[in-house]
Amino acid sequence: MTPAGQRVLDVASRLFYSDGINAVGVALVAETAGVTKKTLYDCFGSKRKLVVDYLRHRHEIWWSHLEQRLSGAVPPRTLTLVEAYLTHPDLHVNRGCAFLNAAAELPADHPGLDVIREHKKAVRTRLAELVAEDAPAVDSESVAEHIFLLIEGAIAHIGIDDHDNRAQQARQLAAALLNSGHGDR
Amino acid sequence: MTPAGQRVLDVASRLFYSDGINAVGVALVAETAGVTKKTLYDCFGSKRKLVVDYLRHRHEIWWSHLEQRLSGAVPPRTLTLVEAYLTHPDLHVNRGCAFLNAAAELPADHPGLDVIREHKKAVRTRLAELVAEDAPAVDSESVAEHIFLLIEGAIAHIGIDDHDNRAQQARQLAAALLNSGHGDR
DNA sequence: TTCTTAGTATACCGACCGGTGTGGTTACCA
DNA sequence: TGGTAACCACACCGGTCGGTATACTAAGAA
Repeated sequence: MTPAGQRVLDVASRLFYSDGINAVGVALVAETAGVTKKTLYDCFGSKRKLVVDYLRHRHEIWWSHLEQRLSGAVPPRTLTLVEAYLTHPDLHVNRGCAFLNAAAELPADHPGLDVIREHKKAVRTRLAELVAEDAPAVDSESVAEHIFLLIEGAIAHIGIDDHDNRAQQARQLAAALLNSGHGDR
Repeated sequence: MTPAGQRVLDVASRLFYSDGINAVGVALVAETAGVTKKTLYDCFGSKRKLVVDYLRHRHEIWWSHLEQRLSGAVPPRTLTLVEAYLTHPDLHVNRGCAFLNAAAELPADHPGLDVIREHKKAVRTRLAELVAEDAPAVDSESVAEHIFLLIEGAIAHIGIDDHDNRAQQARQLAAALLNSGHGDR
């Protein structure tokens, strides 16, 4: 990827997340990135593909951040994932989940929806692995799905509700689930 | 409200929910409702206000449906709310939560955001009342917040994930929480 | 030295955006 | 009978949408 293309992707990531995909035009993205529309279209071809690349880029950034935190974490690493999911250095914050937001405004045939589904599936899978590590005796699959609903509910309300302790609340509930010895089934 | 205005609001509710607010223009709403743009603007004044009325309308429809189901329900009525939240006759379905979706694409200064916050606050309050009814011995406030996260997580994934048993999963988890005798704190 | 790559600047395209204005047609109501 | 409210049809506004075309420049590689 060329330097101009990288700048476009960075700017698009920021603007699409903060203002919404449909509300941000390609002209604004190009201008903010200090690039002509011609260059933007030479690099990405269409806005749809730029959106797909935005979602992929966002996933890769967060995923590498997650694995980095996990590699130096002590058990229960499930809570490390919960923390990484709900707080991130200048990513994933103040406007909730970029993937849920995108899913809310993309048309049904948009290829970005596949990226969103893959992202959520990857999170669920990784979460299930970590729960199996931390609580092997219990029905870890059920607990993982329980925690997944908790963190999705929490992240969906970042930027909507006033009280921002929902992240910590989800973390505490997840911790209690890991220690409860059963899955609340 | 005049018949034409009612038709506009009904059509707008359907289109805004299914295709997204920013993706649906006023011309399409007017045309689908069999109404001229002039009439639409005589009734609502601006698209912003139409959006606000859409959200209010949606809240009122769902709320009256909820109270109707609650009035004829046997304990635990908490589960009645969970069911009403995640399944509704031709409302609230197949595209997740209209309020979360709207929050994802509205600009920060849009008056509709206040309607969204009030809706979610009302749900939380009503849920807390019902949990206090069903499980008075436990820390009902904490359990209510726990269940709230569960149903928000479940509704946020309607229309995204393939497996649609998430609603039933959230219901079962909520039932287990009510019976667990503690709040998993 | 020539050819390619990665850019720049700018103008343009048809279509659609939210919103307004004019004028005419019903129907009901005082 | 006159007025008013609730519509219709239609034309128009400035602005923005995603996307394209033309022409030019600087740098690096063959």
